[in-house]
Amino acid sequence: MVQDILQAAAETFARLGYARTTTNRIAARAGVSVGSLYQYFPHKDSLLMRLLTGHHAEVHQVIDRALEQLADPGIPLEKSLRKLLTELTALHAADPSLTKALSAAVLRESPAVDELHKEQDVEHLQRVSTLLAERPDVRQGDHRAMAALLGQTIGQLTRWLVHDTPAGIDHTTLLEELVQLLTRYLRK
Amino acid sequence: MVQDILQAAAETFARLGYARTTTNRIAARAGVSVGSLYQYFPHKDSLLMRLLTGHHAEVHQVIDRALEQLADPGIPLEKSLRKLLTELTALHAADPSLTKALSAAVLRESPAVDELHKEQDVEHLQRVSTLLAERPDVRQGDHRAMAALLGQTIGQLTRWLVHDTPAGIDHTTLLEELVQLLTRYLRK
Amino acid sequence: MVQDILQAAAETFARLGYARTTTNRIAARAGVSVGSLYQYFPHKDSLLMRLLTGHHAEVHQVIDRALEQLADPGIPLEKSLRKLLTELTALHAADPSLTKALSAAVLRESPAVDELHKEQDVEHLQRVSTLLAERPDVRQGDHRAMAALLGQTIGQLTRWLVHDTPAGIDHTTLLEELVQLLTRYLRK
Amino acid sequence: MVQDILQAAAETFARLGYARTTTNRIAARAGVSVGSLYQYFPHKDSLLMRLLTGHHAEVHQVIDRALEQLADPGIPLEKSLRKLLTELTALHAADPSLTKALSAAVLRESPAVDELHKEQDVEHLQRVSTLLAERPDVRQGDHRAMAALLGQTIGQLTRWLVHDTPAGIDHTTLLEELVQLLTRYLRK
DNA sequence: TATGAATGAGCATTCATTCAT
DNA sequence: TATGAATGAATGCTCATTCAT
Repeated sequence: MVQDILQAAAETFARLGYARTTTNRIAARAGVSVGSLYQYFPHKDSLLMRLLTGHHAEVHQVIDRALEQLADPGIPLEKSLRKLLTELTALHAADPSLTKALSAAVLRESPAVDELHKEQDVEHLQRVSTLLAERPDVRQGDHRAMAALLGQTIGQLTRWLVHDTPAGIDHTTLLEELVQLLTRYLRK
Repeated sequence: MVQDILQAAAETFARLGYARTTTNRIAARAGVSVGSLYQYFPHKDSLLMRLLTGHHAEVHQVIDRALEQLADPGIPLEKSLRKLLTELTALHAADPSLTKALSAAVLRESPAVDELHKEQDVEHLQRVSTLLAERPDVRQGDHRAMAALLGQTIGQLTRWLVHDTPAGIDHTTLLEELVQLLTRYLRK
Repeated sequence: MVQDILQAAAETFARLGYARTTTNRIAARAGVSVGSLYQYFPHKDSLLMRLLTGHHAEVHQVIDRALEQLADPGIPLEKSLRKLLTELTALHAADPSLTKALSAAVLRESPAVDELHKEQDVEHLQRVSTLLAERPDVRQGDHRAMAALLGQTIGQLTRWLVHDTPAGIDHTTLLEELVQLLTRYLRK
Repeated sequence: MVQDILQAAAETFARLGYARTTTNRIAARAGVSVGSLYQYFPHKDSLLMRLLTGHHAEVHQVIDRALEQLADPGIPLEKSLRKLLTELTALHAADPSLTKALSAAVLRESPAVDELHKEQDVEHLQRVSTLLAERPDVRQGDHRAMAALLGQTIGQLTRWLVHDTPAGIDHTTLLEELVQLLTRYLRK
């Protein structure tokens, strides 16, 4: 039942945005009563947080694997980045309503969700920063800044790629361009 | 008074998001009565639209100037991009609550504002695309895709730069990194 | 200016009803500012009352003339009644929006207007009652009750005749039927 | 609960008129919360419509029975009319606030309720018209006009009889006078 | 454990009325 | 005297949340 509710929540948040989504509507779509929804989720907000937590876990798994690969200087930068981006967009595309629901637009409507990111992001920043410093084919510079920019670019443009691509532009082309953007940015 | 109201609206939207902002609160912060607010703005929505329209005009002015410069092959790509990004971030920084209020997060909560962008963006895409094709120092490729990616990157990362920069990273450094990201992406 | 305002008020009350009519709208239609309206009329209500008072004066003039005629046993009952009804409907038809505005529907929405009628009606009741008793061609009975019923019938059906006549029924015929209704009711 | 709400609505509409009645007040008087009111009635308007529909059904039952009796020439006109009027006033008197709430004054304030009447009335008009034509003791004439006048008189004066009877006049006397009014109008 | 009727604080919006100019 | 911008109390309606069954 928890899964049904979460799925219904994701779909409805994605379609209507957080504010216009009512808990009654979510419950109805999930085929349960509001009462049951509140048995498992204390707030409307908690639905979003649970969705987010789950998604984060998946994303971080993908990223962690990518970071391992990036740590190996034998594997070309471009190849690792392409793999990361491919897996990330695949993840988003797998459950579009979920990722749409978790888009910045929806998230920022809900209070206190913002913080969740920060911690993990700070840790990541450090790891990526060191990693860049250690790769011989990555150019010199303020690696913390580079890591931060890298992270943002990947996060934001990946979402854009899956959800808001302008009409008439090929998806694969765009993905490849994104690979180029990042590779050219990092390499010497 | 209209200006007071708009300023109050921007600040409140920025702080609480569209949904949690009430028209009464805006009026109170502006030091006027709700009635007065409704004398000048027919809907809560219209406040956002007015804010958006004004901001859009400024942004487009900056962009148009940048595009002119980019059309001149005598001026180095890097220099033009740096100027564009500097001006754009300056614009955002000039009235932070305004730009925060107009962040995607806030905008997407309000119906029917989304569309406003689309038209102009399509036109821009075409212009930038041609421009890239004509610059000798820009590499070959699907210029439409490149233009689209370029636009998104500038838009999203500029906002991030001004509003969500992680603690401990120098602003100017980050701006320069962004210049590098774009220049390296475009040039041969 | 007072006349313009009253005319505008009558038209608007007639069209929208009392509740949906705003003082601003009345002022606009009269081509003056709300401020001016409030210079001459202390309340929204007072517009209705002034309209009512004026109309009442006219109605009572007609009725008083009719009562004089009715007091003369030489003039046939039917003739007097026909004259009264003709003049009354003419009065209503002369300024339809005025009488529509003063229809029970509109009046009862406004507080404290109801009372105005009562006094005069009580006086009338007495006069008509005596009059009926003195006419030889009027049948015996509780003349007060008859007078009351007579007054109501005339008042309500006259308004109906002018404003809500069902489609496909001739006006003149209906007026004549009303004459019959009353004549047959009163005469021996 | 629906019944409590309807009763409270009737009483409040009757006392204050439609416009000055608030849904919160109705809910309070019914001893429920506004939310509950809106669970069963989508609009303020729907309360009036539900009240009206129910009342209409009762009235039409009474009228239909009366029309059956009127169709039988063996039963004296006067007797049938007296029965109809007695039952009709009894109906109104049974729940005075209901009928007061449904008086023209209240109804016309609410949009879109007016139309409900019209249809049925047109049908009735036809039935009564034929009926009058077929009764040997009814005088000749434009029977459609007579039926229309008859209907109006009964409707309006019945309401008046129950709700606005002037002080000092006996109810029963007035009812009997009304019977006379109608009988004398119709018969040869 | 599941239900869904009931709750009521809260919101966008209107409009009679005032008052500085 | 005329204006109309400003006021703010009041209204219809929504929706997150509770709790008796």
